[in-house]
Amino acid sequence: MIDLKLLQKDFQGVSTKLMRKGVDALLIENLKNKNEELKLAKVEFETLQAAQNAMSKEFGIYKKEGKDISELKAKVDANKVKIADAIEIQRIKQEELENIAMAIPNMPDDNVPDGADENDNIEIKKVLTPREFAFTPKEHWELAEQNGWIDFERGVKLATSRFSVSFGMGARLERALINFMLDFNRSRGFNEVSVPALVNRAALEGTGQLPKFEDDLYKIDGQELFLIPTAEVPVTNLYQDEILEESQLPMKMTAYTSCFRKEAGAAGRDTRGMIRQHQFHKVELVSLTKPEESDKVFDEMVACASDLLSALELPHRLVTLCTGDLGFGAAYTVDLEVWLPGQATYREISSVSNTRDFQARRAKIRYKDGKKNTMVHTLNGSSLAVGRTLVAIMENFQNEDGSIDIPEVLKPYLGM
RNA sequence: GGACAAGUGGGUGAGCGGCUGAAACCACAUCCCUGCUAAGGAUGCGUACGGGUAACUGUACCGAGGGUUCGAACCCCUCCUUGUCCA
Repeated sequence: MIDLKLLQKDFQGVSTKLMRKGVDALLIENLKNKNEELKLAKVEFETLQAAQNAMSKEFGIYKKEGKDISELKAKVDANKVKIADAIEIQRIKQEELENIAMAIPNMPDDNVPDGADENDNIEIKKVLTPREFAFTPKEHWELAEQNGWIDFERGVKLATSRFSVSFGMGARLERALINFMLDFNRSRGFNEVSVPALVNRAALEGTGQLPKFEDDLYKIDGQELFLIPTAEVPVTNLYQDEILEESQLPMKMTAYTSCFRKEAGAAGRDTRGMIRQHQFHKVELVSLTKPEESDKVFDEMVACASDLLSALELPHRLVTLCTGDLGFGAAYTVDLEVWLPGQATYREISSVSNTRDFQARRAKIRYKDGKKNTMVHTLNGSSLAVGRTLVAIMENFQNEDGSIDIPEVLKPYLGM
């Protein structure tokens, strides 16, 4: 959630930033007004309540001294009616404010480039040069089927479209990748955690998936539980509503989970292969930091993901997302895109974001900054999406006869 | 699945429906005392939101949500969690 105090203090500055992300100026104006109205409603209620409390106290004294209480009781009863009204007004204002505030995205950092969509993202650098093929490289689904690694039809049979099944070396490679990534992240100081794949509404509100993006989540019928779309949700919310000690920061964590997404807005995109699946494996990085440390930790996370790709000998590039492509909660995002020779293009394989205190404010994650409590900064990034990594390995390590070599670093994980 | 019990501040743990935002102890912080290895004393020590330059002050919070009452940590209801016993 955006900082309402900051909005009051620097309305111009905040709205300028939000408008860069396409938020309607009227909505921001509305939010400011609602916030002021809520404050007035609160003062009204608190004044009445203070009078009520004072009278109640008197009541006790009257009774003890045996005085007549009928007059006082009449006053108190009359005040009670007013309080009930004031509470109702306050409740409505609060609800209206939240409805607006929770749906407003984070402010982009000043150095985020303006732009409409991914075409306006700016490349930072390329890492490793794509190899030259003496033949026409195949796309991954062809290779996957030819080698018997992935079965797309049976996934559909078991569930529905956008599900697949891995067999043999395909399945083993997935497992090897997961272990390799977790070990690699641990060597970079990320503590491994294992978390639930189902979370409640509060967790999803904390990280910003709710209330706005419910359509993209799988919900358990009859319960307020959702399948996680990314480990970012459970891991970030681990410390929801807590006040951390300064010595605990920065807290760097890594987790492997399955992720589940309805891909509601992606009809027709990437329908072939395993680029866009309803269920996929991902190893995630999440950090909680002091505000002044978050940029440094951000760089560490980007480096961690990039070095992982380099260790797997996968050519990739880093791009800065423009305002139009930036996610709901992110203030700054760097995507890592891996080279896919079959499509002759770079495709997203990891995304590292700094949400500043946007999620922390929603999830109430604070730390003791000397005497006072300060919101932490939360950061998240895919270590790498496992399925897409497998795709990248297939396409980059393919031979003319369709066989696929194994990256050196994975061999120990496969008993080779 | 059934029966019972409990959920209070960083921890342990009191708490008659009003004088309890909450005793006491521990931990912690600052100060004082002491020169000898560890102890004594003083004070302070929750969170959120609001008002005030500030000292300070208002409201809410004793698992969560409702209810009774002028007034609830304390009474009633529902739920959640934990523990013990039974199956």
